[in-house]
Amino acid sequence: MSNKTVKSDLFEQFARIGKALASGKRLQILEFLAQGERNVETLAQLTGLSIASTSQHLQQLRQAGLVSASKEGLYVFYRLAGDSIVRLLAALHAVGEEHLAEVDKLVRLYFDSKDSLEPVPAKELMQRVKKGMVTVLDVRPPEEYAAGHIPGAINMPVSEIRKRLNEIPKAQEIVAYCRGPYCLMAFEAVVELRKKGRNARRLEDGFPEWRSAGLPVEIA
Amino acid sequence: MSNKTVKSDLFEQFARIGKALASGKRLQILEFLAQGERNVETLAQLTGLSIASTSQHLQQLRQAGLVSASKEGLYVFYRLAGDSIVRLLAALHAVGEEHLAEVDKLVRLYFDSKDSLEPVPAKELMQRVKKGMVTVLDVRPPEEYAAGHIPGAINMPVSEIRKRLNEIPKAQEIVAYCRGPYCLMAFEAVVELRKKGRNARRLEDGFPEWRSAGLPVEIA
DNA sequence: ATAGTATTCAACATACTTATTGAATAGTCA
DNA sequence: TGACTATTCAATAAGTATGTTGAATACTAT
Repeated sequence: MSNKTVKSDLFEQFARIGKALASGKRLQILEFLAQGERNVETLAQLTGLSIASTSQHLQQLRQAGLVSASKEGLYVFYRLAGDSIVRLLAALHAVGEEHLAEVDKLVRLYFDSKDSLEPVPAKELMQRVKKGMVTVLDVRPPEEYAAGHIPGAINMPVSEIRKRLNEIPKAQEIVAYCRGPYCLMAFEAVVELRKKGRNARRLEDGFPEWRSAGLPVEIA
Repeated sequence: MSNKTVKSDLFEQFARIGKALASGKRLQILEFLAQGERNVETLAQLTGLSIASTSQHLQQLRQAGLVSASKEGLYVFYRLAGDSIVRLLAALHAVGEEHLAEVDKLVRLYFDSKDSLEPVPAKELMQRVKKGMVTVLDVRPPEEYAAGHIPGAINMPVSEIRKRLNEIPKAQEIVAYCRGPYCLMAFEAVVELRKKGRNARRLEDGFPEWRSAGLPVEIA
């Protein structure tokens, strides 16, 4: 095999991953899987696709090495295949927000009120946590919470907010955070909480940035 | 517009970037652009595509915000639209090498000899640089070299190796590096140099890792 | 075993992608 | 200005992706 052919093949293999990222529905699926593992039916409901269609998308994602699956009881649970996937998605978001004017417009529409675009800076949050003025919500999956989180934060993935709303004090402002400035989960949490009449904002950056800024971390 | 629709649209916008990454040819183009700016004809030759086809791919990449263009003299020069693109490509490579068995096989085929898979660790390079036992080659674009490089390294993008071979001492071993473990340019340089009968290897990691390990950096 | 169910497979229609060729454009340089 | 040329546009043919429906698997749990 000539070098040239091998090289093209190599790029074709990388393109398989690109192809997996080339559909809005699949990106939605990946975003939901970033919040925790899910079975096919749940994903179908969340994305509004038929079950068969969802299954096909999941096959593609699996062939591209982005998700892995395992059967537990009746259900096949899918999850992201590794941390590098999260990094890839973050890089995609970063590029999108930086370069696509459309994305910027949509983000503004989706998270429309002005203050959601004025997120809480880490320093401000730090001060208000000390004074007990704020409830901090960690909306990442439990495993990531367990590996380290902002002191006093309550772990509550977006999917659980509805049922566990009573665990959050009503009087105080809520600040939600997740993996970083390009992680959408904190945005969704804020939207959800506001629907319920709560006063919620999001942390400007996510936990990785908090940690690397040398701010205190609790490990549970 | 309902939130659900806006959200789907948002993912569709991100998917535009995914689509741009969904073709091996476009990834090749991006890889060449990572080495420096190029005009359409050059890219057509490098990828083996027709000029019109190359132009169309470039339009797609431009619409996805991955490349930008400017006219200089007779030619339109294309380049990557920002550093975030390099990070995205690196993330893609990382996922590929981690999860696609195919990629691993191809990498082994392409860089087939055993020692190219045993790259030089940073510490080893450091010691040998001090003793003057090795020629270090920085194969990144000149701008990145100017912003900081390994002390004593010669800047020589892959495309220039052929003409500038005489600048590299024949007796010594050569160690090439670029942006990181998933940057292909150093691999290509090694292949090129070996074709010419030189004794070449690549640095295990790239410059960002060298810098963040606190090793000495020269700024030109 | 057997009934039941989550998931996958198969087949189809529709809609997008890719690469090619040849024509159109726009801008340079003499 | 006017010839020249790099690039883009348009049209086409072949190939690939998507989402639907309904049938086939495979595995659970009584």
